[in-house]
Amino acid sequence: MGITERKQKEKQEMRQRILNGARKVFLKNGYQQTSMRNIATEINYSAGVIYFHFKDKSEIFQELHNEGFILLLKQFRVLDAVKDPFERLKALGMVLIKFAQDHKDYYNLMFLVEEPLKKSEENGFQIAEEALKYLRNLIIECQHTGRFKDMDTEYLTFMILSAMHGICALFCKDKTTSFENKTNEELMENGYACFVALLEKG
Amino acid sequence: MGITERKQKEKQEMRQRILNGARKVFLKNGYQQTSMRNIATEINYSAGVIYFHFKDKSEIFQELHNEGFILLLKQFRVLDAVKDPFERLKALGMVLIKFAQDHKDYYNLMFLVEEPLKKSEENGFQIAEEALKYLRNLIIECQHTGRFKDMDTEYLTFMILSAMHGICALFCKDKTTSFENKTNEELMENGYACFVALLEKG
DNA sequence: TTGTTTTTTGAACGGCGTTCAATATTTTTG
DNA sequence: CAAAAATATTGAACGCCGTTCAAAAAACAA
Repeated sequence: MGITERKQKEKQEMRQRILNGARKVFLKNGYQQTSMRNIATEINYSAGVIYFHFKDKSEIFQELHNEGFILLLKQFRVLDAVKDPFERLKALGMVLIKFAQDHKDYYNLMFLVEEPLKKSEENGFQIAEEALKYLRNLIIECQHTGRFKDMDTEYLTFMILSAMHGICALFCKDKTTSFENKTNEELMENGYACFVALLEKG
Repeated sequence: MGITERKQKEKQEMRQRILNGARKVFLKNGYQQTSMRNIATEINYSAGVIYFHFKDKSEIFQELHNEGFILLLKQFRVLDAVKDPFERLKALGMVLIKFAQDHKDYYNLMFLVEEPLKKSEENGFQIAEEALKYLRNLIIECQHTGRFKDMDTEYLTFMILSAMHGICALFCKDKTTSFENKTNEELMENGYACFVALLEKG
């Protein structure tokens, strides 16, 4: 039955159309300043129709949150080319920082919006989980080569994530203005280099 | 002229009354979910009157942001009792973490709300600046004792702040659920201990 | 008391997320 | 083909929001 098949494809296309509009407006104006009416206007539909394709604004958020993690994971996997795990770990931090710089609003959506993101919404949550798993496995690999030998993996992972995230979070919420004779890029990259230097001694 | 004096005091009292209501609702429901009408209801006034005493919602935010930093700074200054600067630095991280745990919503207000907080609003901004200065001076002191000798103070400060902030930010936005066989306290405190261990080797 | 100033109210404006009856469109059936 | 059923879209409405402002109330000055 090719008809229901096409029907589903069309529905999927509409979903995508809404998502495209939403992404555009979300990433330009941020999550809170984007209204359903804005999104609808962007794609030349009435606001109501969105609710035929999505439960609510938060479901759209979930999808974009999801997209963001897929994008991030893709950039992580580029690192598979780097053979030495510690080098890979160091590079991962830079990838995250670059990601925050290039996709500030994705980063906000993914890490800095207080949003239900119920674990029941298994889908998006598991992808986020996968990104974390990538980091954790990397750290375990490092430990197998003798680095951070005596440290608890879980706490170490949390700490390293925190350090990287802290850099990005300060940047994404514009809390870097007090270091003003440096550009954000200098601050983030050299600040991170500083952290890496610590890791190297550890 | 005692009359205008009392008048000013009364006006100040009303301002405080609004601030008290706002603090209560803000810290219970968070910044975004608090409406001017909520605040007004809390103190049994009409919503409009708030605009006689404050320019807008953001000005109330600024005041509370301010309060938060004063509270944090007070807790920082307790550390003056600790003589060794590196010990003081280590303790400062714990103070910040405890602050985030005990005053999660203040922490959100202070560090995780995307809000103008124009530098033109000198008042609140300078107090935030002062907290940062406290950290920076502490690090400089550490460097005088020979620690972190060869590192750039500015980047080092940013890095240390980022690491501490990252821990708190993940906690305050409920992004710790993926480390779930640990409590938030365990995670934050042992994660931080992990970071301190690194600092000690550096 | 009367007039003036300060404070408070409550209605209103435009915008928000969301719902839903009515409508338009597409698909299925006879 | 036409009619019926299913699907997709609209636009008005609801009850919120931050904010403004004319009018009312309260406090003060004369």
